[in-house]
Formats: sequence, C-alpha cells, structure tokens
Amino acid sequence: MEDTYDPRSVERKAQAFWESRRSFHAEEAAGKKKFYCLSMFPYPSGKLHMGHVRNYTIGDVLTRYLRMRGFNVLQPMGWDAFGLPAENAAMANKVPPARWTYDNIAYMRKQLKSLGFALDWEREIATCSPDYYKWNQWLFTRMFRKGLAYKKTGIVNWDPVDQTVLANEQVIEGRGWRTGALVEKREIPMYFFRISAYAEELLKALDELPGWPEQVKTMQKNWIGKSEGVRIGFPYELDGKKQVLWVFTTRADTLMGATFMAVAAEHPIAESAAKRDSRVKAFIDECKKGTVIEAELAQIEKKGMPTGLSVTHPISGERIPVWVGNYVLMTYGEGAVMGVPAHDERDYAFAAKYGLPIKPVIRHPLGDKVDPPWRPEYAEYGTCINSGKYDGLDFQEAVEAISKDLKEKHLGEKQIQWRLRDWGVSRQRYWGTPIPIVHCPACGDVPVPDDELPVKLPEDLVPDGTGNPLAKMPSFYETKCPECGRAAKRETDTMDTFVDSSWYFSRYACPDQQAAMVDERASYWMPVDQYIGGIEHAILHLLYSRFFQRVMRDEGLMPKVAEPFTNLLTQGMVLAESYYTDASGRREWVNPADVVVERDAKGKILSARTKNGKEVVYDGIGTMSKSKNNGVDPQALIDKYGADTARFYTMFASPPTNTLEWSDESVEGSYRFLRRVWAFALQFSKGHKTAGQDTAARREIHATLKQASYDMQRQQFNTVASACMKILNSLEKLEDPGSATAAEGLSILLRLLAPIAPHLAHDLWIELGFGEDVMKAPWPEPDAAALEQDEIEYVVQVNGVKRGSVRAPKAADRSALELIVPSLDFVKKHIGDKIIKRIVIVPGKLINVVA
RNA sequence: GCCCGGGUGGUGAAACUGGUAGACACAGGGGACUUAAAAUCCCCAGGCGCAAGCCGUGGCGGUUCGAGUCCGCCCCCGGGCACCA
Repeated sequence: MEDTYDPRSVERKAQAFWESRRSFHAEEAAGKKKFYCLSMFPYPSGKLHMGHVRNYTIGDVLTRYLRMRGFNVLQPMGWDAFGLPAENAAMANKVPPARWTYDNIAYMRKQLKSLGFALDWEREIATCSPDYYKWNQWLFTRMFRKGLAYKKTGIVNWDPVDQTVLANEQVIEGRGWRTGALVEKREIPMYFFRISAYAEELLKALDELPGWPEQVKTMQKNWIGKSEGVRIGFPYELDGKKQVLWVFTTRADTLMGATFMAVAAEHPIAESAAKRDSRVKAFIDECKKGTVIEAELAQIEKKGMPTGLSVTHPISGERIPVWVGNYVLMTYGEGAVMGVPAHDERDYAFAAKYGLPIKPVIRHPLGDKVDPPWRPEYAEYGTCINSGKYDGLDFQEAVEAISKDLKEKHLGEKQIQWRLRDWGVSRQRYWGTPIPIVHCPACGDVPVPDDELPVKLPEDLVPDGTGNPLAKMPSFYETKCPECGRAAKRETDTMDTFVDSSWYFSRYACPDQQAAMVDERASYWMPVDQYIGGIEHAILHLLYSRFFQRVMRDEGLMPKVAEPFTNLLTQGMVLAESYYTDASGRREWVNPADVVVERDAKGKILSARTKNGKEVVYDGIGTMSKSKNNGVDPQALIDKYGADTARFYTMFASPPTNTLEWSDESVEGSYRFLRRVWAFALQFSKGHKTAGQDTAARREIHATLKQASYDMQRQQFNTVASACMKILNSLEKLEDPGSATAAEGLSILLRLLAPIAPHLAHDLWIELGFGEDVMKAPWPEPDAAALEQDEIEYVVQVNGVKRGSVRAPKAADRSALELIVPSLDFVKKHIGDKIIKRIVIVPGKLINVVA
C-alpha cells in the first residue's frame, strides 16, 4: 500500500470496482427483505450545493449500513427537471430551458458519481423527459374523467407591464421582479385537483405513520385543518329577490353576539354593492391590488367598508350590517364571516376601529363585560349570557340548541369545514408538463386520448418573460377535437412541478416501462422504507405525494399501497449568509464566497463588500437557494480533500435533523482523521502480527462500538463519526500496533467507517487482507465479554451536587453502598453536622446523599 | 399575523428513558521535531478565583433528592403559509 493517503487514487479505484461489479444495481428478489431508501431528487440548478451533499450522504450512509445488515437495497436517483429557474436562465442567456437543464443534469450527475453514492444509476429518470411526463398526462385524464381534476377560476399575481402571471417568488415587496410594477390580482380559469375529497383519509392516516416525525404530522394536521362547526344562513333581500348569506363558524354559541358580517372582496354580495356605491367599488379595487401571497395578506392592516346592505339575524331577527373586509378569504368556507367582536380578537379590532357595537354573550374568566383593551380571556369558552333562551348553556349545549333551531328554519346545520384547499395545478408557463386537454367549441374540454399521449413539449423555445411562448405558437395549440374532429385549441398551460414529484418514487421501480405508469415491480419496492429530505417539504410535497399515492391506488395501480413513505427523516436545512447589491434598484445576489466581511468582536457585521470593493447588503442567514445565490459549491472541497472527507465532514458536523450553518473551517480535522486512519493501517500492515490482547483497549473499543451501533440505528451519524475517531484514538495508544487487539479494532473501525467514508474503507479492507469487499462484510457486533468489569466507579453527590466518586465491586448491592458512602471524607465534609435523610442510588452509576 | 422547530464553551457539537454538563473535533495557546516552513507528535483549555470553592446549557419562574432534559410565561433565530423547489 501507498505510504500516504491519496484520496484521488483510492476513490478512483473503489468507484471502478463498484462500477465493474454493478455493486449498486438493485433487483427484485423474493427471498430477501427489501429496503427502499430514497433521498429527494434534486432540481438540476447547475451545481450541487452542500444541502444536496448532506441529503445524499445521509441516504448513502443508511443504504450502505443496511447492505451490511443484509437487506436488498434500492437507492435510485433522478432529476426534478421542470421548473422556473430554467426559464429564468433561458431569459438571461437566450438558451432553451431544455438545453440548460440537460447540461446541468450531465454536470451534476458527474458530481454525484464522484461522491461515490451507492446509487442504481440504471434507474435514473428526468421528469422533463416525455417518457416520464406522459404519465402525468395519462393520470390527469383519468382524474379529469372522474371529476378529480376540474376547472374553476383561481386568483394569480399579475404583472401589468409584462402582461404575465408571476410566481410568488417573483413578487418582491408587492412589485414584479423584472418590471418593478405594482402587482395585481387577476382571476383566470385553472384546473384543480380535488385533494379535498381525500382530506379525511389524509388526516386520519397520519395516526398510522409511526415512522414520521411528530412535528411533520402536526404540521400536516394543522394544514388540513378539520374544524367542526355550524353553517349559518343570514337571509336578505336584494333587488326584490330573497337570498341567504352563508357563513361558517366554530363558535355558534356566540351567534347572539354577532353585530356585523364581513365578506371577501370577491364575494357576490360585495360585487353587487360595488355596482351601486362607488366607495365600495373603490375599496374592492383597492383590495384587488397587491399580491395573493397569504403570508403578506395576513400582515396587512385590517380594513373594511360598509356595503349599505344588511341581513337578518336568523334567531333574533335583528338587522345586521354587511361589510367588505380585506381580511376575509374567499378561499376558506364561503368567503363570509360573522363578526362577534366581544369574543373574537380579529372581529374586536375591526369593530373597535369602525365603531361597531360589541355585545358580550359569553361569561368569561374576567366576568360578563368586555372592556378595552382586548384580553385573550374574552375568547374563552363559557356560559351563554344575554342570549335569551340560550342563557345558562355551556358551549356544547349552546351549539346543539342553536344548530337545532337553525335547522328547523332551514338556516343552518352542523358542518365540517376544511382548511385544505383544492390543488391548483395550472401554470401559465412553458417549461412543464402540457395539460392534456383540448378545448372544442362544440364538445367543451376534452381530454387527449391515450394513443395521442404524450402531448409533447417543444424543446427549442426560449421564453422572454412576457408569458407562455406556447400560447404564441399555433403549431402547438392548433389541433382537432378528439371527439368531433372539428378545429379546436389545445390547452397551453402546463402543470405545477409538484405533480412531477408526487409519484417519481414509484417510477424508479420500473423506469423502462413504456406501456404503463407503473408495473408490478412498483408493488415490490413500494412503499419507500426510508425517505430523506429537507424539512421545507414537510407540508406541500409530502401531502401531495400522499394524495397521489391514493389516487393511483384507486386507479388500480399498486392497490395495496396508500402511504408512499413508511419512515421519514427530515433533514435540517443547510444555511448560509446571503448578500446583494442594490445599485440599479434591482437586487443582484452575490455568492458569499465572493464577499469579504468585516465583523466586530461579537461577530456582528460591520461592512461587507465584494472582492472588487463593491458594497453589498447583508440579507441575513437562510437556506441555500438558487434565487439568493448563496449555495456553497462542494466541488472545491472534493477537489482538495476528496469525496470521503466531504462525506465524513458533513456527517460529523451535526446530527441530520439539525439546521446547519455552513462553515468549511473544520474540514481539515476530518481530512486529518482519514490520514491518521491510513497511517495506522500502514503501521499495522508493516508490523509483526502478534496474538497479544489489551483488555482495557478492547473494552474501550467495544464500548464505543456498542454506542456507535445504537447511534447508527437511531440515525445520529455525527456520533458514529465521533466513535470512529475514538476507536482510532484507542488504537493509536496501543503498545503493540500489530497485536490481535489492533487487528480486531481495525476491522471494527473500517466497517464502522464503510458507510461514511466508503472509498477509504474499501481500499484498506482489501489492503489489510480482511476480505475483498467491505460492503459484503457483516456489521460488527460488540462482544459482551469484552465489556465486563469487576469494579464500577460511582459518582457521589451530596444534595445533588457532585462531590467525588468511589469505586465499588460490581457485586456491591444497595445496602453495601449505603454503608460505604457516609464514611467517605468528602461526603462527611459536605454534610457537616446535618443528618442524612436518604440515600438515592442509581444502579451502576450514581449515589446521591440527601441531608 | 398563523402553524412547526431550534437556542449548550471562541466554533461544530455530546450527554439514549430526569442522574458526572461540554465526549469527539475545529479554531487557539504552549512545547517537541526541523536550518526554516509544512506535515506530524505531546500538553493546556467553560467563566471567575492563589486556593477551598462559586457560577454556568437564551431569560424569568415552577416541579424534583437531582433539570440541558419535565411544566408555565417571555426573548431571539430558522422553516412553512398553497405559483421557488
């Protein structure tokens, strides 16, 4: 073997070995227990960033570990290849998105290969390939026929200058990112997936996912948002016609305290009021300005305007004024709420602002009155007061009584309301899956027949930022109706890229299948046993995937699989600082690698400039993203230290679920460790082999192994890496580096290291003659005999504070210890003349004397 | 604003079910080797204190023989909020 560790040649050798043996090729095998390990596929943005390296190393460590445990492992890789950045790049460089995307894929594939991930590359897929998106279209047509895909209007961000729909990301402080124009809301027809039809099942099934983090399940539960309440009708007359304004409330017990109604700007009642009252029209127009981004809407000042209309209270018969409120969402319930200012914080603020009456109807912990300022107690459940026949009822009784009375009047009944909205999938963009619908003047919306799929996306277009180029391309959209044969127009919208990522994991099982979306091989591999990806996907991607799996199940594909992911590991984000220049009024993001920062003693940034002296603005720390240009490219790291160091370091730096502020400062240490492993192996290989045993060292090594095995199972890889270091420390301290203990320790070390730094482990395993393939070696087991000890060192506390320790024979029981401890000098000293009340003993560990 | 996380030395972190706070490293200081440097090796190291000892896991309070770990309130940071992926 070489005298020094040369990662380049070690890694080349190992990768050639794996390639020549197709080591990572997975095949369905009936007898062996399968394990499908999957990391979220990357968007081919150009280069890998540290988030990818972390994500894929986590997956790789797991699969290599499970291989050693004897599982039939599948770990595939592919590309989430449709999306907005390709269009942005196209605009900037005048290169078609297809070309840009395929180039990026080629480069990133090379990077992934150089990291030595145990991936089955024979199953690679790219979602922008017609072979793949054909099945998006195929499933869409099934869903369309079943009514699971349907058309209605949706609200989008509209850039009035570029005459184009903007993604939320392209709206910066209420303005279009390219034009700077104030963004408007616009209603357009779109297709939706009826995910709401599965709301109940998606919610319930969360309870049967023990392998998912509680955190994620809670987020999904809240997102689906099941609430039980009452739908209440408030009758009114408009232009001589009797109508009813419907609201949903979870607080029907407060109905008698309703003093106003608030409707969304898009509500029909608001629109009809606008026709009569120019002030209402002006207010609604005002509401329609700005973005559709809910995070921003939630923070704007709550404003309203009376419509001049009033409705009748269904119980009391009182007249109640109807307002338009900018805080009422058309997308939740029926776009109207009843205002009960005495018992709802938002309604209170609204009523206080506009001088509307506040009528307390619930006895709260502070009494019967509601005086300013608002107190959270006002919203608590309590007994009804000032509510006529409902006085004295508690929450549940009041809801029952009121909903019963409303039902008799046909003005209400109990209802379940969901927060989850149907999934809008239409995008007015080019680089995505064409929606397979033909618009026929006679037949309406007609799905494209199976034998005409896929509707292929032309790959040579270059978008210019003024809308979807497909809509300007007659050769794409001019077609004939599949039903009547008359001239018709193809849909030019494409699908949300979340559609692509909602089922790709099943396609990996059978990427070559031309005749079907998936085949029986998917039933073998699915569900994914371990899914790994960023916590940022906790809701949308994971929920959509759970929905799609059920749609596919109900379509007869993989009939036994409802949940796509049995176990979920949510990787913490890799964060980096971001900087921009603001010279032209448009933000130009500067990569942190190109920024020189000056800090004060506390680490606060004093000034930041680019390497050529331009002042930049610090934008805080956040997730590595293409849009903020703050991704740290791992390539320099790999070039300098090799893949094993990059892998080892990312695992060592923190546990997988932690967010990680990237710093490559301490990479050196990981490299130094791998070099030391090499150096020790070299020393061992040159030394004389002896049968000598070192009991103390063996105990250390096996104790460390025991902990490392446990940590491996609970996926805490940073301490597995530490364990490798500890074992090497023990080995280096051995008096005889050729001893049997050294041989045993090395064989344990290399196997622990094999999942994390596989190239080095592979090479040394062969060089030292342990075998021909470390991946085929069994995972090491700690030897119970090596862990045996005759004496135990007890920590001794007095009143919970550590004062010393005492060695006692392993066999010493409680009464023996109780006898020894009070006579210890340091115990006597700290007890003084106090009386010992009790002695707490934690077996094998600790003794606490309480005085 | 709403929902979900996180906060431990100068830094990344460890401490599994409440039981020795800071394992393992990085950066740092000191030393050895070297003509010198790199590399390597050895030693030191939470803060205050000569020491005994005291303080210390974002802050305040609580439960407990004992709290980084459990409970309550607050502060700060990150993720998500439906068209970034």
